[in-house]
Amino acid sequence: MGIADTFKALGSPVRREILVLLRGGRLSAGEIGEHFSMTGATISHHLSQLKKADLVFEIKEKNFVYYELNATVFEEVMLWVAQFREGENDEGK
Amino acid sequence: MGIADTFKALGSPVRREILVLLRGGRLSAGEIGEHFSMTGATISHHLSQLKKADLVFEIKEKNFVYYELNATVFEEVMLWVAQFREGENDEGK
DNA sequence: AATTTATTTAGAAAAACATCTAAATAGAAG
DNA sequence: CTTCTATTTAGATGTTTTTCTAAATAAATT
Repeated sequence: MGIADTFKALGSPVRREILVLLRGGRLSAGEIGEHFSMTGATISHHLSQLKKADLVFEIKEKNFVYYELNATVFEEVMLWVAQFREGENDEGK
Repeated sequence: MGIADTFKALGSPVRREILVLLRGGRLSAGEIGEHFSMTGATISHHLSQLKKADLVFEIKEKNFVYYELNATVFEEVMLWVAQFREGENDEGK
């Protein structure tokens, strides 16, 4: 949790690509892994960081674990970034 | 350059704090360093990563080097993040 | 020209991270 | 209740990152 974990999670190209995959809807850990040439263990590790950052949540179903985007945290990131846009100042923070 | 460098740069709490400091206007490397308990060499290294990511630019003046926010790249980050917001889909990308 | 002030570069050490293999867990199916 | 499938956890290893100290550069001042 916290913007620090969020930005740390977003710092990895692999994790950003996982998020892009999830734009198309929920995927199981295995399905996500198919898109990368890494072991399932490594993917699992990346997923746990995305989860810790609240960028995704998981739903356990049968013996699968499905991952889904958590849209709400992206709003937080947007707000953080917005403070640096041209014409922004202290007001409204 | 590129979104990868940008997110990598934003992944560090120190570098994010530097950006926040620069919201108040340009600062020299030394002035930035005063806000942290790190050597000037370390700060210089962080500044060079922010520069590489185009999040800041530098202006050399006298024997000082001033750093300033580069607002344009934050727009790029906003766009990247926006694709994950609720109600976003492929259209418009 | 020598010295001081501001910053960067180089190189080294320590900490954090990514990735792997192997073992553990958990549920499904035989 | 054993075996198979999906995923995670643990521990090891290599790579990247952070940070430091010391040396280098560069402009300003004496």
